[in-house]
Amino acid sequence: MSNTIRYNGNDEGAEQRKGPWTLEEDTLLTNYISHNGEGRWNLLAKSSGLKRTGKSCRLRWLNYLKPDIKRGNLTPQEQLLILELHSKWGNRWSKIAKYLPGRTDNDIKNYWRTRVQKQARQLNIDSNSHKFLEVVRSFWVPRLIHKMKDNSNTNTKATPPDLLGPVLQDNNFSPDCSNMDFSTSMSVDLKKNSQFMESDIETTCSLYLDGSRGSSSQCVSEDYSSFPCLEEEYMVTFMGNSDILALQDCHVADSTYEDDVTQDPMWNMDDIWQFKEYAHFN
DNA sequence: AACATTTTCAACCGCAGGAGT
DNA sequence: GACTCCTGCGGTTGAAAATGT
Repeated sequence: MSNTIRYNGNDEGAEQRKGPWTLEEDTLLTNYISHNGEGRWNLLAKSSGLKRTGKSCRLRWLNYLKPDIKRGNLTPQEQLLILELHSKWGNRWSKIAKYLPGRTDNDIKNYWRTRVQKQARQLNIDSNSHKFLEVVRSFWVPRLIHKMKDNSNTNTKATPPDLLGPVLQDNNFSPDCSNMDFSTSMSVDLKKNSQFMESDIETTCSLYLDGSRGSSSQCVSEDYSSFPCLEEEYMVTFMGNSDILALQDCHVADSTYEDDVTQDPMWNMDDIWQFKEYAHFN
């Protein structure tokens, strides 16, 4: 990515800057938007004095400068949401981003490419395949739920639980998560905080934060079929920003994640070995 | 410490669709 | 309907940072 100034033939012969934005450009753009509002990007580009295209200004604002942009690693909750929504909608990044306040479509796209697809490559599975979805819902989702549980417990307990231990040591383990117990007080809080808006049924996003034994744990609703492992009674439905914010209120301190959980690779080599075994027999 | 390799993520590009003429 | 312009989306790139040897 060079910081050179290159001629852009689309813009009346004016020299257009490309590459990384400078502090001065950021200030100029922020000041302009604070006085004139966002939108009409081509006009903005011309009137603000920036030697950038309207598209470039829009991207810089929406992906970086906008005040409510969240920085730092994605929390386990956000990762769960991405996995769930991607299983429903595929690479509809902007649509997915609407359910993660403060995260941009670029953030989510980058997460998917650098983390999720990397894991798929390591497993030799196509990240868009049914098999990968199966692996995600059988291993990754429970693991994230454990991490959420773990983090909710670290406030009171010093000893972290063995993340995959209960799963891998269970001789009766089956690929769905119906034999795992993920009940947490967090799920109750989330359930309490969640709301359901029927008007937005098409974009319903559900997360399952609690599991229990028995056949009744299979979620029967077609709309919630992506991760059919957890009991409907405890299903948490996130609808719109208020619910996502409610979810975020349930976090333990973010600094805990930053220092600990999200820095870890999602799967270590032992896990990958287990997943490969699983993939082999399915 | 020096170099090589890998990962991250900001920014670019092309395309599609909508609005206006 | 045809054309232009603008906006937004998803795919891709590559410099910088992080990590490994």
